[in-house]
Amino acid sequence: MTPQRQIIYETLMSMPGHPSAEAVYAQVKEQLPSISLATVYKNLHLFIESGIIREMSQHHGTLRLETKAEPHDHLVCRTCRKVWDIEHAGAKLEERLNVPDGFKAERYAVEVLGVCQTCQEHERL
Amino acid sequence: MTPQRQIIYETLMSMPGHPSAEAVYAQVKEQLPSISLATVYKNLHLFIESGIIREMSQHHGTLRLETKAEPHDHLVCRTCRKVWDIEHAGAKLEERLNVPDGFKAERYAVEVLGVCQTCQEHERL
DNA sequence: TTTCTTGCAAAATGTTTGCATTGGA
DNA sequence: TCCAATGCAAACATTTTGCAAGAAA
Repeated sequence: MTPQRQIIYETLMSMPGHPSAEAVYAQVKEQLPSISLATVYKNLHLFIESGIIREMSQHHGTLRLETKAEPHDHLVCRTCRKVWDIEHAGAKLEERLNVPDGFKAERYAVEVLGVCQTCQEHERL
Repeated sequence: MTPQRQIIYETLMSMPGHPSAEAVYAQVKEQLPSISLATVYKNLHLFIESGIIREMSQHHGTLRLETKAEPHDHLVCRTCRKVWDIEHAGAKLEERLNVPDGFKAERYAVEVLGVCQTCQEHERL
């Protein structure tokens, strides 16, 4: 546990919402002006691998398109990043949601994050 | 409607799952070897703007981190791309889901895609 | 010493832009 | 003719990598 790692961790955890790597870097730089962006990235990946934080978007890095028109839910494998469409849990779902006034909701989808069968088998090896 | 656009559209719609721009390009190139990647991107953006397809991930392009440990749902504005955490719709949600055998589900979150109040106000202008 | 981490710079990836050219309405 | 769309190449943004130097065990 280096001082850099410590500060990156504390800074990250103090940030509300869903910060980007660049945002963490900027914030850390205030305390540690000599920090490098590569170090921030390396540590963020460590934190993700260790499970103390997660990635909000499983597909940053590439544009992924959704061509299916009907509402449906998603199964996302956190290992291989593949996505499967599953039948929508249903319209009653929407009633349960705590959507605040002012937000114009248009689509709902449940994201189920986990590990697919293939990746589970590989993990065992 | 150019031949390129037509073929990009047809190819895209024939692709199962959640294709990337690169995948669409590769597929289109089989029919239209002279197609350029830029043309594919430009057309995909047109399709997205017109509403006939959607982006699966609102945050490709940047790593976004999730530091909150408790399960919660997300409000995502398709205009400004901001994300708000809302209280989780609840554990009963999980029972309703059509998760197939073999997939090891770990986390569930409802993504509510729409337009936030601020962006709605700007749209009106 | 040995190992792990840092910081820099270069490379890699994915996407966008500018612009000259082209092909239809 | 005219305008929008194409294809190329360069620019851009984000992330990753290789590596030499430094710090900790």
